[in-house]
Amino acid sequence: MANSVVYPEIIEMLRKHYPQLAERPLQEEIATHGEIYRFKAGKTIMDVGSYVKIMPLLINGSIKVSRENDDGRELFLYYLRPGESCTMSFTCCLMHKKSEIRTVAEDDVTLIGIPTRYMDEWMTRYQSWKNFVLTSYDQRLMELINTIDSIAFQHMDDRLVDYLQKKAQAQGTHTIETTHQEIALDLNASREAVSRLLKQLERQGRVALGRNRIDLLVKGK
DNA sequence: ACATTAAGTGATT
DNA sequence: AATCACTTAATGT
Repeated sequence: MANSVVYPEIIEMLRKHYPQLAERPLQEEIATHGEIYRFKAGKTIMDVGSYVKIMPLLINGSIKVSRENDDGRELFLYYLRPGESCTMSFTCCLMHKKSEIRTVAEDDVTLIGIPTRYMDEWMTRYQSWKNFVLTSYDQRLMELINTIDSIAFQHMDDRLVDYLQKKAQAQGTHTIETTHQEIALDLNASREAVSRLLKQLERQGRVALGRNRIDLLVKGK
């Protein structure tokens, strides 16, 4: 690789988005072994069943993480934002397991890919790396627990609002461009249910609806 | 103008 | 809340 060229660029990215990885030698290792990847919006980064060979450090854009079960039904899990990494990849590559999840670029994405063989080596060598891995592991676990009980205990309308807010946040906008059908797929619900709930939200003045677009109007938590 | 795709609605289970 | 069977509305060709 033309690593001499991207080296300073990677160091700069790390400083900006991963200040907690402050150890200089670690930064240098990431810069020498890591590679910059770019994905266009909508591109599938990792699909179910594929082997994970790099661990991503997200720099720009957001990544949608979802789970797909055996009959091909999909369920949205969470968004990954810059400064975050995919926890599933830790375990997946450490254990050489196939990916259980699918990740898709929500918008244009830039990330640093780290070959998996360095991951556990760095765990013992660099304190800040270990912290980073454990911290993001913990964060993701919490996130998952939230998702689980939102499915178990929340009603569809709350899940919908939640979903819309996360999606808007992930894209840094109040206008979401998507169809009711896609939302339904993500939430594992029927299209009609989504349409009806959205209508309700519109009547409550919380969203404005258009073809292929939903505007979020309020924020109050 | 016509076909296609997204969204809205009521009835049924 | 899912599914069906339409209807209505927006968009593309």
